[in-house]
Amino acid sequence: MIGIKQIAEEAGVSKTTVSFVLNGRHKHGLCISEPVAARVLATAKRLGYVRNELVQAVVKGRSHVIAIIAHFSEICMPIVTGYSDEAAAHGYSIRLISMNGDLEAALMKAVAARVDAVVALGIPVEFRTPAMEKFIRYGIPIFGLEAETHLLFFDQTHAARLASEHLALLGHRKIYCCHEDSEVQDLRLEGYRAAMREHGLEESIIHTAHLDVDELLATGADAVFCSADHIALKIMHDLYLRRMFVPETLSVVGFGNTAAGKQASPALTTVNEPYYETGVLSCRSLLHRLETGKELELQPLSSELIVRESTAVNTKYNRHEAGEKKPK
Amino acid sequence: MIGIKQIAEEAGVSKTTVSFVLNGRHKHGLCISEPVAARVLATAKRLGYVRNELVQAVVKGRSHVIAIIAHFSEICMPIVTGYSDEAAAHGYSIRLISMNGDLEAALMKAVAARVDAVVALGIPVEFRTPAMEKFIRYGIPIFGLEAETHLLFFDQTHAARLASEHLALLGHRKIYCCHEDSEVQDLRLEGYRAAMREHGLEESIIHTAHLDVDELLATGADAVFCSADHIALKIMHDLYLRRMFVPETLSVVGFGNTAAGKQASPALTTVNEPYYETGVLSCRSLLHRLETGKELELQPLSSELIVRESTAVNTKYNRHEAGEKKPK
DNA sequence: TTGAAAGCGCTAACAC
DNA sequence: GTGTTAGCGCTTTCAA
Repeated sequence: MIGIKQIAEEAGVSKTTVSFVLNGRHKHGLCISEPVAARVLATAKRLGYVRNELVQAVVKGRSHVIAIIAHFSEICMPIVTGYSDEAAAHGYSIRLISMNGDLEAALMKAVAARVDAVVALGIPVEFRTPAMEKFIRYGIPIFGLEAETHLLFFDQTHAARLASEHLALLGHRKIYCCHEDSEVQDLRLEGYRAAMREHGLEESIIHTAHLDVDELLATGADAVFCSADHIALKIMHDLYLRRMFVPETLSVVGFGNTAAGKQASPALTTVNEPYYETGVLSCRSLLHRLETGKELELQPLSSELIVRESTAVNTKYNRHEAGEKKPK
Repeated sequence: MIGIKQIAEEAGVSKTTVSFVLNGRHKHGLCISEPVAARVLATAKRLGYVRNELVQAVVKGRSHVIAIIAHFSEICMPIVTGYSDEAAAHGYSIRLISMNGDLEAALMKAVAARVDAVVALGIPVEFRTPAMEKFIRYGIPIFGLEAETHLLFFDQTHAARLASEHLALLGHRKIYCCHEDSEVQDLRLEGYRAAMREHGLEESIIHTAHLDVDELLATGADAVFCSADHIALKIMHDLYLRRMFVPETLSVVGFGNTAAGKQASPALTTVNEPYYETGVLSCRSLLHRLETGKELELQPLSSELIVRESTAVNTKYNRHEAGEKKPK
C-alpha cells in the first residue's frame, strides 16, 4: 500500500508538502508553488495513492463514521438505506452494529470504533436508559432513543386522516378502524378520529384482538380503515375464506404501502409510509447537528394516498342520504 | 477519552505492561505478575477505558471491518443482516458503502477505509470487470462478484424441484412452469424440469411475458409452479379479477417465501429462500478464508416446502389414471 | 514557499 | 517480569 512518504520521495519533496497538496491547502492558503503541487498530484495519481482514513481519523479525532445499532430486520432496511445514501453524500459512512440483546455491548463497540455518532433504531424502551448512563460520558452523541425516525419525520396522523377520509368521500358511513397496540398506531388512530369528526361520522374502533369478520359484517360496516397493511390483509383473507369479495362486501384501506399490499388480491388501497426518505431526513438532521451544532428545522414528510382495488364507491345509501360532503 | 497512558500512570507501570495485560498476554505467555495484572485491569475498568480500534487497525494493518458494496434495496437486507450477525460473532463489523452507479468510487472508499475485505452484492455484470482491474492491486480480497451468495450457498434447483414435486404428488398432471429471465430463475426452471421428468409428466413452460390466464386455463392446466412468489401472486390476482378461486381453479406454488405470499389470499404455498442464512454462511466462508487462507467447505442450504392454501389435491382425474406415483 | 520534528494512541522488538 | 524505544501513516506547529 503506497503512502505519503513514497510520494514525497518520488516527487523529491517532503511529507509535509505532499500532505498540504493532497489536502488542497495550495488552493486556499496558497503556500505551495504551482509546479510542485502539480508534480505531487501527478505522482500521487501515478502511484495509485489512496488516503488512509483510519490514520486521519486517529489524528483528527473524527472518523466520519456513524454507527447504526439495531436488531436488523426487514423493516429497518429502507431506513438504513436512507441513512447510508445521505451519509455518503456528506462523506460519511455507516457502520452496522447488530444488537442482539445487549445494548451496552453494542454501545461499547461504537466507542471502540470511535464513531462520530450513533443512532439506535427500534430499541425497546426497557433497554434505553440503563445502558445510556455509562455511555454518555464518552461524549458520543446518540440519536433515535427518544423517538423513532418514522415518528419524528413523518406525519402519521395526517396520513391516517387521508386514508380514512378517502373512505368517507366514497360515501361510506359506517367506517371502522381496526388497530393494534403501538405507539405509532395510536397516532394513526388519532388521524382516523379526526377524519370521522370532520365528516360527521361516528367512530367505530375495534382492536385486532377482538376482530371477527362475521360480527363486523353483522354490524353493517361499510368500510374499514386498518392502521397497518397487514391488518387489512388479514381481513381480506378472512373474507376470501368466506368467498366474499372486496370491495363489494367491504371497502378496505391499509396503512404503510407494503409490498404485500401491492401484490394482494385485490390490490390494497393504502397510504405510503416513506421509510427511506425518513432515513434520509433523519441522517441529514443528525449530520447537521454534528457539524454545525445547530438543530436543522425540517417539516415532517406527508403521505400520499394510493388508491388501488380494495375500495369503491358506496352504493348502499342514496345520494341525498349519503352526504353533506359528497363523494368526489 | 481515556487511554493506555493514563492507566499506566494511575497503576504506576509502563504503557507496555498495560498493553500486554489488556491483550491477555499475561495468560498466554505469562510474562506479567498476577498482582500487577489485576491492578492494571482494575484501574482500566475504573477509568472506563475502551480500546481505540482505529489505532489498533493502523498499527496491525487489520481493521476487522468488512465492507458491503451494494445498491441497498429491500431484498438485500436479510443478507446484510446475516453478514452483520456472523461478522459480529467473529469480532468483525460491517461497513455499508452505497453504490449508486460508480463501482470504482465505491471500491476506492473501501480502500480508503482499509477494510479487510469487500463483498459486492448484486452488482450488474457490466460494472464488474472494468473497475476491478485497478482494485486488485490494493490487495483487498473481494467477494461476491463471480456469483451471488444465494446462488452459492443455496440449492435453488433442489428447492424448485421440491415445489414442483409437491404439485405432482397432489395428483396434478398438467403442471405449468411460469418464469422470467434471470440467472436464478434458470436454475429453478431446471428443478421444475427434473421434477417433471421424475414423475413422467410433460413440461409446459411459459414466460411471464407471454402469460395470459385465460389461455392458460384453456389449455387445461391443473397447476402452475412459479419461479418467484410475485409471479404466483400475479396469477392469483388475475384469477381474482375473474372471480375465480384458488386452489379450486388452479393450484399455485411460488418460490421465495416472501411476506407478500404469506399474507396473500389465499396464502401462498411456496418454498423458502433463506437469505439470512445465506448471508451468514457467506460471511463465515469469507472470514474463514481471510483468517486461515483456506477455503471452508460447506454444503449449500436446502429448502423446505411451505404448504399453505394455494394448493390442493387434484380431483379431476380418478386415482387410477392419476398415478404411477400416488398422492401422499 | 518548504521542511524538520513532534505527536495521535497503540504495538512489539529488544533490552534490563 | 517490566520498561525503553522505535515505529504505524498522517497532520500540524514552528522554524528556515
